Amino acid sequence: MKAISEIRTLRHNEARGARTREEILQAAVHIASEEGLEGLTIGRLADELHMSKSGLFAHFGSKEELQLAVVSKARDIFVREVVEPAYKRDRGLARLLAMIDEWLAYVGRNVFRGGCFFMSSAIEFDSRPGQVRDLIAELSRSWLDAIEQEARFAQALGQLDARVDAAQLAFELHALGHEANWCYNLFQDKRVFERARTGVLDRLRQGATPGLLSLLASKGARKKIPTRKAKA
Amino acid sequence: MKAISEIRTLRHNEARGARTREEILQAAVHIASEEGLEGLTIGRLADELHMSKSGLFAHFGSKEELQLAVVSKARDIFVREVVEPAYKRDRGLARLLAMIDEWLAYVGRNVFRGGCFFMSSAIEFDSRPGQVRDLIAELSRSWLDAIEQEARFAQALGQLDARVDAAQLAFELHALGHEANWCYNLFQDKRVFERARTGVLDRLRQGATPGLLSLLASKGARKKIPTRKAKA
DNA sequence: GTACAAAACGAACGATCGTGCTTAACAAAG
DNA sequence: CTTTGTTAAGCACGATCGTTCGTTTTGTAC
Repeated sequence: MKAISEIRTLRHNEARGARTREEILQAAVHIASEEGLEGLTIGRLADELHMSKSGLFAHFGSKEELQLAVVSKARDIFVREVVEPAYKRDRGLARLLAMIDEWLAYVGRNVFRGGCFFMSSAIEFDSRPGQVRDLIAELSRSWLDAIEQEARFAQALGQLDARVDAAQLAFELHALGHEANWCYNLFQDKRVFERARTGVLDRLRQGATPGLLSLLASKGARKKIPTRKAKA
Repeated sequence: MKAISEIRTLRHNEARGARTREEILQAAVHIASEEGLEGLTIGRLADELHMSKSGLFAHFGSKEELQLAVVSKARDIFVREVVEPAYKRDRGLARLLAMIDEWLAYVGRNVFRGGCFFMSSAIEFDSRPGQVRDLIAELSRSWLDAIEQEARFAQALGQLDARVDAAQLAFELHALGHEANWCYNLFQDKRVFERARTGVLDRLRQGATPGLLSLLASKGARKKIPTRKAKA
């Protein structure tokens, strides 16, 4: 079953370690999204996985390394659940809208038990200097930048008025996503996703060039630029 | 100096207790805004105030009671720093704008070391059932409601188009405030306040009735509806 | 000055934190 | 089979967590 190259590169049973490491991170990411990265405790994590503290600890060497690994794992999940689906769409306005739509959908289907991982952990670590904070800030920044870049691309394609401030637009779209996440998790009210989407379409409609306005028709937007449905 | 009624109601030295309780909460609120309400530790708090753990603990009886007291204290600060200044303005559009402006100013002058107390603590406790969560949710809701009510009042005054969805507007204004707080604390970039304010004026301008548009002129808004300046 | 209640303290509890160090179980290579 | 290197467990450490208890200090009222 194994490729020859795999046999050569895998020595002894280091594959087993990689597998349990993945299992640990899988559980850790969900605990961290509920209890926070600092509230994520090695003992609690070990219990949940029926492992010993020391055995689990050995995979990371320190709590900070564990936290960094958890943040990286969360990024992978975010990429898989939000970025990749959105990046299947054509560049420009369609992809820009899909990015926010997929983001909202990912919040709504509770990919992380405690809401969008990066919003929570950013707030938890924003006044806690260190590598963890730096990594979170970098990833958050790159998501915000990606939104802005896609807006610029839409401008280059002539789908969005060139006079629109792309950074300002990205800020506002990002704000709507964040607010939806915040309200949803605090009030358990799914209607906030409609609110956020209304705001998003409003912002885009404001800046869209005349020819593209039809893509953003208030009722039809979901049909004409269909969004990927969450798997139940 | 003391009123007679005060002498009768104060027995022994329970006034001293109230004073130290205030000092405790004053320090606690700032620690909590940085480290979180769960990261706020009784031992750490006692050290900071040069008190014994047990002496401090006796004021509250449990950590949860301490947390509830801290949240109440934070509400008092929020009311003093944001609500009261805004409520000095005339009702309607002026007060609505002032509410957001004062909110942004309070974030910008770091009233709490770790950013807006309620945004952080809401995220920390949103998946942690209990009285603390309930109190935070109630207070957060009432701020959001206050924004919405003021928008409705502006509509009743004819300052805001009656066709505007007040709840939607409140959601979007609230989103801009939250986003500014989030970005400012994560990236330490003061420009986000300009961004947020631009968005706010945009939203209001969209819904303002023709006669009121002059109040929201892009450059002059600060002059015509002056905002309270932060004390350096 | 004496009485007395509130406030603050010091020491200790069991639990849990992150982290080492020393083994046992295990899988692949010879 | 034995050898060898990796993975996980066992046990213990010092520190700190929230909490309890009995004692001492403090301030006011008589």
